[in-house]
Amino acid sequence: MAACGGGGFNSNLSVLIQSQRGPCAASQPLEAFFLSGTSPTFLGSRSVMSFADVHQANGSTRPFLRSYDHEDNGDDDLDEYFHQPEKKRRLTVDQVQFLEKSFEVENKLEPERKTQLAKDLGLQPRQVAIWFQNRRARWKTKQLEKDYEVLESSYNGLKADYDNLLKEKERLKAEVTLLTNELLLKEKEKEKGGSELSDKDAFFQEPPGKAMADSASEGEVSTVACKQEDISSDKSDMFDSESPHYADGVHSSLLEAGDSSYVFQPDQSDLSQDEEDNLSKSLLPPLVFPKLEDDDYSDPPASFEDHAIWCWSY
DNA sequence: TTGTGTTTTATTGCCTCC
DNA sequence: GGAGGCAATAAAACACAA
Repeated sequence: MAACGGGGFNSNLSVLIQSQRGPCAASQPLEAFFLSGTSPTFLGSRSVMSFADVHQANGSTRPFLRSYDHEDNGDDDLDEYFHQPEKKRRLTVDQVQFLEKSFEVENKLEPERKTQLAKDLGLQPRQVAIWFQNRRARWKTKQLEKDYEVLESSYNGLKADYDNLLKEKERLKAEVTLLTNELLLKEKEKEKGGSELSDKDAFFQEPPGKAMADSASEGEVSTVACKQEDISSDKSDMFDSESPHYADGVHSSLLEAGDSSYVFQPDQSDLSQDEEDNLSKSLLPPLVFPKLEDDDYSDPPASFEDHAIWCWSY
């Protein structure tokens, strides 16, 4: 098909022939030139020919005459219009509007509709088909841009959520460290104090397993919970329903989903083995922390898709 | 006016479907 | 195998700043 393609004047002449005799009907510019003298419709592109058709069909009304001022102001310009060398011409505003409306109805073109549109607009059916083809391509590009924007904003939202969770994690880590230190301090005081034990300290004096067993057997889990609250209430707002953390949809949804333990999971990688033992004996059993590895807090993936999957894995 | 970027029209080659 | 669709591309037409 290279013979009927290519650029420049010859190519346009070939197009001219094609419009009358089908694809690649003429390979010689001379033939086109010869044919151009046989019919007024060969003066100019297919659009020009169409304009001529419309002009003939509609008399002086010329509904689809292109609206450019310099082409619409007298016989001289009209003469020039018909006698200018072969050029690619744009469809008129009216023609484009008509095609746009048709495209809105259905962006695919059945043969009958193509023929009818071509007839209505005074264009070649092939021109109508090409216009729809190009229009579909433009629509697809626009659609891709829209899809990209939607995905981008969605990703940005998720990224913001992730950043908030990361901050929350750091805050909670610091809190756990603080509480652990407090606990160790009390243990040391208790060792020093010996017999001078307060009731509260007595709780920590007992073997953790026994304290828990006693509490559980007497239905006093709330005691443990209270202890936990005593410790945390003055240092943390993690159970405060009016806390800004709960205003965040992500946090509240996590808790509502019964996944609150995730939020309170201490990062045990920062603790010594002794500290871990202390925590597991005295605090962890009543709170039933799930065992999560530190790798569970790995950095988010770079791409939006991986990021979404990464978030869901929690 | 001119250079340059964008849009529109049209071609080409490949692919799929019937 | 022919028709039609699509992606890539060419080239004319157009818009616009300098």
